Amino acid sequence: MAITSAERGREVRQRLVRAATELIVERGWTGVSTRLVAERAGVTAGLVHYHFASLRSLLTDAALTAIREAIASVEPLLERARTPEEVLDRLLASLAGYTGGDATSVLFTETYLAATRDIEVRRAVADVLADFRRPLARRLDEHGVATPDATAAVVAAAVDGVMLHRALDPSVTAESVAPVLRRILARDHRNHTETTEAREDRE
Amino acid sequence: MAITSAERGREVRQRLVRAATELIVERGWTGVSTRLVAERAGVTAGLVHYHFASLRSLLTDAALTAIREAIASVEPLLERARTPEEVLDRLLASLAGYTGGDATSVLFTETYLAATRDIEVRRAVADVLADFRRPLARRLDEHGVATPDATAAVVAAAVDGVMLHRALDPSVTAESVAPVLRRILARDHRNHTETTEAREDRE
DNA sequence: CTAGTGTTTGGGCAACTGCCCAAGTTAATC
DNA sequence: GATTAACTTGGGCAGTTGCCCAAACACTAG
Repeated sequence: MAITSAERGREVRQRLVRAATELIVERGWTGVSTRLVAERAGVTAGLVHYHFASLRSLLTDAALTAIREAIASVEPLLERARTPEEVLDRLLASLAGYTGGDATSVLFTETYLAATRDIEVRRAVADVLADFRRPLARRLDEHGVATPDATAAVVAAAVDGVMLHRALDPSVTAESVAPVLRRILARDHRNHTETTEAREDRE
Repeated sequence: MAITSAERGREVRQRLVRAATELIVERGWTGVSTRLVAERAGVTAGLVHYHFASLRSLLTDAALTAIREAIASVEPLLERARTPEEVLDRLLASLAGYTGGDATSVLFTETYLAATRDIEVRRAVADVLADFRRPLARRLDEHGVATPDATAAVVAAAVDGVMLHRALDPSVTAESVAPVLRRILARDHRNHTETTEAREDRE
């Protein structure tokens, strides 16, 4: 009966990951220490190195888990959108909760920066980002948006940039930004390069 | 003759600031220590607290000095641009040297994140950012770009976002991004409602 | 019961942290 | 020369850092 030690161990591991995520946001990637994480998780400091090979691997695990979760929670919303505009609106709407100084925004940025200094993190983040952009680009292409790959890249970058700037200036809201970003999705009706020639989208 | 001690002191102070700037980029804001900065600057550790009240004030001073310099070096270029498109092109061109993983890009992002946790830094960065956006918005307004303030905010945010993403994906180049971001500058000939239908742009 | 497996504890090590300070240097002023 | 002010040194303090490990614990299988 009761819980096995293995189960309790798994739970402790989760608590460590969650605590690490919180602390990355609060103190910054390099400001997190093993003892801090252990205290937040309510366990003794020695346990950190039982469940994780190093502090670095704990932080990497925690950050990427959180990022994948955040993206996974947005993706189904995007799937249900019909037009690229709707995709963007939903993306920005889901961003409305992210004030820039919130946990998710800061975690993303912290992880991007960590990626600058850690090849392993960089590879993992690049993968996640590519997975996010791929379906977005496909959708843009289907609806005749010019240069869909570059546009998807800019949309992703702009959303992250807005997230960043909101921390410094709360007047940068989703409402004020949305109509501007929508212009990015302009169809091109003449030839411009080799892009798919966008009919329209009534459906 | 020779140099006075005051002059040498000023030079040491500068070396400390420069060393701090480099180390923020290399190790992250919270990863910089007094002894590290002193070693990089080629002085003894005790000197840090002679020239600066605290490590925090050294980092703040260093980061904001570097940011103001970076922006100041771009602004004259923008002044000479005639159309908003030209402004954007020049902005992106100057960004070409910033590969995302370069010193300037990382320093900007590190400082944004530090601003998240330090009110003093936040205030200073917000000021610098506002100073950058103000003339940009005015220029956009003069050329009939819709919602100039919001557009300037998005342009600034997007540029920073692109800078961030380039660190993870070098294929996000200024060339691929420029034509997409240009769409943001679409003129609006009617009153603004929803999607701009992009008349044309003969200028 | 014993053995075995997985988890947890608490203490320890050597290195590092921000900050301080008495004593020293140097050049300008009297 | 003596005094002054600015700058510099090197050592020290108390606290923190990542990581390690012997011992204790909990629970299962034989």
